[in-house]
Amino acid sequence: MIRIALCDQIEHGGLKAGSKLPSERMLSERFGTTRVTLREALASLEADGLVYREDRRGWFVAPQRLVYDPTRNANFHTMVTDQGRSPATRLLSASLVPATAGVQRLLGLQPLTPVYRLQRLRSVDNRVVVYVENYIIPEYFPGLLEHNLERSLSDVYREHYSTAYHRVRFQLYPVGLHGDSAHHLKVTTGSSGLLVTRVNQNSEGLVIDCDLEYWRHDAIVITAETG
Amino acid sequence: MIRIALCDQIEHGGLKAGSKLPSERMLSERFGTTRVTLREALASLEADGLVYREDRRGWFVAPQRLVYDPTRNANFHTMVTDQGRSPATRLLSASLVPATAGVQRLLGLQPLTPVYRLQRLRSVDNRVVVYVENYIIPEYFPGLLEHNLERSLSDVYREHYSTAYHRVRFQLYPVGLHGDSAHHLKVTTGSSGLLVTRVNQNSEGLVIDCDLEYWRHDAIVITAETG
DNA sequence: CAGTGGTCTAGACCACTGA
DNA sequence: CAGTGGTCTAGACCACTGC
Repeated sequence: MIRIALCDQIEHGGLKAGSKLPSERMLSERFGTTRVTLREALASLEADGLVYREDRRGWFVAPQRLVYDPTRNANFHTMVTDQGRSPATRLLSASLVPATAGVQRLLGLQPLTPVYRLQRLRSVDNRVVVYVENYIIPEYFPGLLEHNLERSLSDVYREHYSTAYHRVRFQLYPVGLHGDSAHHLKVTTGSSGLLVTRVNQNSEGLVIDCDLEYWRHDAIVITAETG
Repeated sequence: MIRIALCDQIEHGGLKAGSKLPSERMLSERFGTTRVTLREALASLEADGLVYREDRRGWFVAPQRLVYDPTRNANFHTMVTDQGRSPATRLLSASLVPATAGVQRLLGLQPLTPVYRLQRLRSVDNRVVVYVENYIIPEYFPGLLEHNLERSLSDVYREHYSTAYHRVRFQLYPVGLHGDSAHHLKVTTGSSGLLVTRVNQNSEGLVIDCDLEYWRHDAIVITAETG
């Protein structure tokens, strides 16, 4: 397997996290193999989270995973900063739309109830790691769209609505990334990711919002604790 | 993309969960493409969890995911049965060995402390879904290896030691499967899986065991709830 | 515009599975 | 033992990236 040699080069070859590998044609020549074979080896390392790809831009050495506890009253910016790294949030869209069937079910709403929908993109050290769709019940957050939404939502909730997450239910599983999520994460359509769905309640046990988080599969390690 | 056509055939083509697809050569001919291309399409569907592979045995339509809550005082057999499916556990090995560095750290032990080590393989409806390594502190479970270990450990703990899991810490992330885990799960080395690590405490808050669970990436959806 | 990655063709050999 | 999947060769074209 070419895998081994390539792996060795990456781990001990002085390549640093985030640095770009030589082109596929160059690598395949250097390893005395073809592009197809080389790409299979890279795909295997990609599954391990040792290297990653940006669609049509090439291969890079993967940085360390972020530690993420979805049960903590998560604040993305705090979480990332606490781990000595640099967070960023970009708002892609924000609007009031009728809830889709799936969102309805998650939030426990009647059909076609309007909800705020945010599409956001979050980065760590300038690498996009997650594409998030938030669905928020407007009743609890009138005028939400007026505020700066490129921060952590929990900050907005606290400052403007004196509301905090209290109880969290989440679910996650590996998925193939397609469409919006693949596009925004700059990955090839069909590559693997992790879908984390969270449903959040306020201190009175009422569901106030939910979010669908499409993570790069190599960007996080999930932790949680209970008893 | 061939992906689409193939996907459609699987979803609406009357293929049932668990049924085997025709051979790659047959499919590639039927779709008017080559094996390499067809395999790429299948790999993409595999990432979505729509089809799966058994190493050197062919492609199959994937069954539904199992719902798994690692924070519940998990009993594999109960969990699977409750979801109307059929569980099985196979014991691969059971012995007393010195703790490795990683296990030491998880269990909070001194170097080279002996621990029970179990290797087990668990199936749902006759499909192997997870390869588990259990590491157990012998002090709390003298003579453990004498008992039937092809059940849920929590049953053994309860019946023979009046002990139950109380508090659980877990962590999970996508990994590439290699070596033992790939072999036992019958997947090609390098294919993607989900590594779930649990550290369990008894009612006094003492760590009593931990386990490394290598799941098929398409076999589960993880859930948890807290506040 | 040069070079890149994404996708695809048309073959081949080998080790293993299952009858 | 026939057929299969795993792996590999040696090319090709296209759309996009980044200069």
